[in-house]
Amino acid sequence: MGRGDGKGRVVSADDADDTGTRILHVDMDAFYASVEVLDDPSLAGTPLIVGGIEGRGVVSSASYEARRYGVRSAMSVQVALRLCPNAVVVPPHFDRYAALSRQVMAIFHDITPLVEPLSIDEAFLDVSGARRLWGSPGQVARMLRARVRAETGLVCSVGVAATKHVAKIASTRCKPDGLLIVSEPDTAAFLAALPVAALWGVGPKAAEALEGRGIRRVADILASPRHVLERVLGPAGGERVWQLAHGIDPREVETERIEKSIGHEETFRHDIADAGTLRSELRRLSDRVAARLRDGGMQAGTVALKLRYADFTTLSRAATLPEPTDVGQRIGDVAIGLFEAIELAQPVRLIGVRAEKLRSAGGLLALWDDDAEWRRVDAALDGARERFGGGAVTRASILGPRRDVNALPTNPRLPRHE
DNA sequence: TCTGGGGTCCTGCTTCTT
DNA sequence: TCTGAAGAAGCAGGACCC
Repeated sequence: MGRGDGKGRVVSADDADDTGTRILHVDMDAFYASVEVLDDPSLAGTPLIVGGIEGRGVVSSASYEARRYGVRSAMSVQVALRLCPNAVVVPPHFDRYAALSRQVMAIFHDITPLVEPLSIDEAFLDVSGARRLWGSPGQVARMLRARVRAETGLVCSVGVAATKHVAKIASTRCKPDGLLIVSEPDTAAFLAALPVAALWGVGPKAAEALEGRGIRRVADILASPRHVLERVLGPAGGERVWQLAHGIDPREVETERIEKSIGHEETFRHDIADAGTLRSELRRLSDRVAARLRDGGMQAGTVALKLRYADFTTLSRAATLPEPTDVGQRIGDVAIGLFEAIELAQPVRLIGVRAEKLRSAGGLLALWDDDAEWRRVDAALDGARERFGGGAVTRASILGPRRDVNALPTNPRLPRHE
């Protein structure tokens, strides 16, 4: 498995056993901060914070020099500077990060087509088919780390395991600039020693609830009856945590991702009480959402409003549209209608608009009047029900946001209701 | 101490439909 | 036509992730 390096991280030896592994989780180290150093080498070695430089900004990324002072992502920049007064703060340059992200992802795709980007700076890779070309998963991981460093000047950490969940934990444990391989036979021992908060989906609240029942480590979960977990975390959360603690994670690396919502929100530099100003903001945000919908060839079935008061109380309101739309004026009308129905109790610090229940602009709805198209869809539907079993497969689950019924997904995501 | 912006998923409650 | 039950759908809020 791995051994401690004296700095709190765990890394694998060169001859580490990678039996039974096939998933890599690659995570760029302090990505935004590292890109800033790449572009301005004079920043190397200094405590660096990437984040909003004025007002209510938070830390998007911090160099490891800044982290030594307790600076963490999502912390307000003001607090971060109190912890580390000599830190250099730079505003984020998202276009630059996106460009380097594309470069890194291209390296991944050069190794395997089975790449699932999780965010701008991390991805899962399934390298089971790359063995003949590149070697075992451990060898692929070493080669990948070397290539990323040589071709971009950036450093990444890689977790190698039999499942996505364990690979993800492994990459976290070996940061920065590390490689940790958890072979299938070692997985149970690796998981058992971890704190419950290391499990995916266990955040501060869930961890506190579990610890309140004396469940502090994954080993404690293994010793707990499933109904106890379900009582603490709810049926879905309890089941998920039980499975993850037992090393069960059947999720495959998915190369195609279907967006479920598109939204924009804005926190104001100063809280706003004037309804007219807030309505103008809603118009502006709605136009941005609509533009993104049109770019993606999508329409919104539901419009949701988010509003946060000065004291951080957050409200949400949503309305289903009689007809889906990608028109900013229409989305804005609905958002403002939802806003007007709220009696403002305090000045507002944040307002946002989100388009939900997305569907293809030229897809599902355009087919309504076309019997021939529907017959093709229904033929595909019958086939899919045979392949996946049960009646939960629907026209919508087959079509999704796409029109091409011949391009049936091999593993359609089924909607919760229908 | 002060808490961004982009998302996903889950739960509990209410309303609608059959 | 009315009514109650059950399931589906809609909605609000919260936790979580990067």
